[in-house]
Amino acid sequence: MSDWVLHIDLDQFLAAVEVARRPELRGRPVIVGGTGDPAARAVVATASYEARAFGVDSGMPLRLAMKRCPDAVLLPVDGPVYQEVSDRVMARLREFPVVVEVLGWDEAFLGTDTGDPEALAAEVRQGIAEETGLSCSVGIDDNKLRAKLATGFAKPAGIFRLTQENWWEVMAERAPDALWGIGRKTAKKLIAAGYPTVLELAGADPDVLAARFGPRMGPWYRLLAGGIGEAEVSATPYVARSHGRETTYPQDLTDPARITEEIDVLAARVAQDVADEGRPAARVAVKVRFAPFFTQTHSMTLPEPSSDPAVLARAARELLGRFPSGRPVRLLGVRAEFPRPPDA
DNA sequence: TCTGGGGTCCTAGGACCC
DNA sequence: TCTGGGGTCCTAGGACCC
Repeated sequence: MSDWVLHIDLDQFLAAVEVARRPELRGRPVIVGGTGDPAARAVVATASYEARAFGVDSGMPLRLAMKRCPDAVLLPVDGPVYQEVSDRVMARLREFPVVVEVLGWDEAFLGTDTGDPEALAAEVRQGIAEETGLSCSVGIDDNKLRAKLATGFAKPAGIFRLTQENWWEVMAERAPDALWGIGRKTAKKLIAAGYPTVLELAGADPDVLAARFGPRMGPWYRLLAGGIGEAEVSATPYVARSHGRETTYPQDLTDPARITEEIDVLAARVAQDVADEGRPAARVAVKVRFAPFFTQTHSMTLPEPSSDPAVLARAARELLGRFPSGRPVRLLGVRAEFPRPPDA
């Protein structure tokens, strides 16, 4: 177990990568999302700070974002480029005396035994800047929850320590969705249940929470509110539990033959992902989002795990047949799940 | 707010078995 | 079969995260 956990988060990552390769964009509002078509059914992946000043933020529909900030430069998501930059960042992090746990393109936890975490954080910021020209923020604590939350207070381009010492001072009066793992829906329910703040949630009766929010989630919310979280930073390579592909169509699909065709396309892509994974799939799931925005899924366990594209395609088609027909389809998805590993 | 795509984990109900 | 108690698997849906 490390003495300290550092959480590293690259500032406005996608937008920053785009600005780095097109310096003339510096200082301008930049929005990265979708295919770059402002009219498409897509959302903002990352907005630069200049665009955020107009009220644009991640997850916002592109059309609304462009309405709020008509002068923004809109760029398509270029995954392979971000992955390559991310790989360089993570490789640079591994040169420090730390354990690196990658969380996504633009985030990582570092476990370290340093005596001066702020000094290490500053070195990390400098190392990433030298390697990639990118800015990051760093959160510090002895567990992952508080380190992750600390980064939010460090942004942009800063360092913040959120520990047992200042937890209540910083967090006590905030709404429950200030916590990592509680979103808007749950926060609303918690507030309605009489826990409007982190402080009050921390003092809740775990049995009452379990009865209302489930045997695991309920008590866990209380722990979150107390700032209690996992402290182990692990470099163990990630093993996928599933692979899926889904597409939202520019126009709703109504022709049944076309829908079947698209399911075949998705199933073939998933089959390729399964083949690349080198492990057979145990379950197949199909997702259909009907217009205007109503989602259903059907899934089945295969008679035996399989990597055979024909088996996966047949399962996907069979599952498709379980959905009601005749309604316009906005999205189709196919997912393959790998067998659960036996309990350790 | 006309709302992506890639994932993870939890919950609850029913089937099935002893 | 006016019928219990557990355990496990399957399935659908929901919430959350990046």
